[in-house]
Amino acid sequence: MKERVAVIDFETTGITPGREGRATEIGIVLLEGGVIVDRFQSLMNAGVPVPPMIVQLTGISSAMVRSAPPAASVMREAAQFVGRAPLVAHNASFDRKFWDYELAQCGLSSAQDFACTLLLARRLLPLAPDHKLGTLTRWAGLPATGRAHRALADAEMAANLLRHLGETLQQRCARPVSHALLCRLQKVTAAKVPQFLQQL
DNA sequence: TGCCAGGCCCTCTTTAGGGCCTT
Repeated sequence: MKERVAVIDFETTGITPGREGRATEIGIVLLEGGVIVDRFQSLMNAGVPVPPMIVQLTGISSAMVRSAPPAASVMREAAQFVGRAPLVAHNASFDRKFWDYELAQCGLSSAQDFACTLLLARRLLPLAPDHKLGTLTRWAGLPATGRAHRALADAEMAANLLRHLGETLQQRCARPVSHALLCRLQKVTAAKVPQFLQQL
C-alpha cells in the first residue's frame, strides 16, 4: 500500500465517550508504503479520574493524566498530525467514537474513512485463534512494540498488522492494495470474501 | 423505575440471541 495512512489508538477511562469515558492517551503511527514514517503520542488531561481497573489495565494513573496537557490541545495537534490521511484502527468503531467525540470537544470534526484491522483480520485471517490485537501480533509473528494497552505501542502493533493484512490481500488478488479497497473489503460479509476477491 | 456500549458476526436465525472486541 503506497499511500499514506494514519493508524490510531486511544486509551480511555471507559467504553463510551462522554461523562463516563474520556480519552487519556492517543498514539498515531503514519505508515507510507508499509513503512512507519512518523509517530505521535501524548497523554491528555480531560479532567476526569482514571478508574482503578483502567489503571491496572493501562498503567495510566490519574496523577499521570493530571500532569498531561489539556485534551483539547492534544487533539488539535493530533488532527494536524493526521492531516487528510485516511485512518485505521483495531476495532475502529471504538476509536472512531473517541476520535469524533474528542475532536468535537475542541470544535473540530473529521470526515476521513476508517479502516478496521479487526474486521479485515476476521476476513483475511479466519484461522487465527482469536482476533485480539495481541493474539494476532503473536500469531502472525509480528514484532513486539512495547507495553500493550499503551497508545503508541498498540498503534504500532495495529500498523504492523495492517501491513501483514495488506501483504495477505496482495497475495490473494493481483491488484494494488489501497485504503479504499480495504474499506470495501471490510463491508463484505465474511462468507462472501472469496467471491469478492475473485471479482477484483 | 431501573437500567445503561455498540457494531459485527454466527447460528440451534431472520418476529433472536449470544459471543467477540475495544477501554
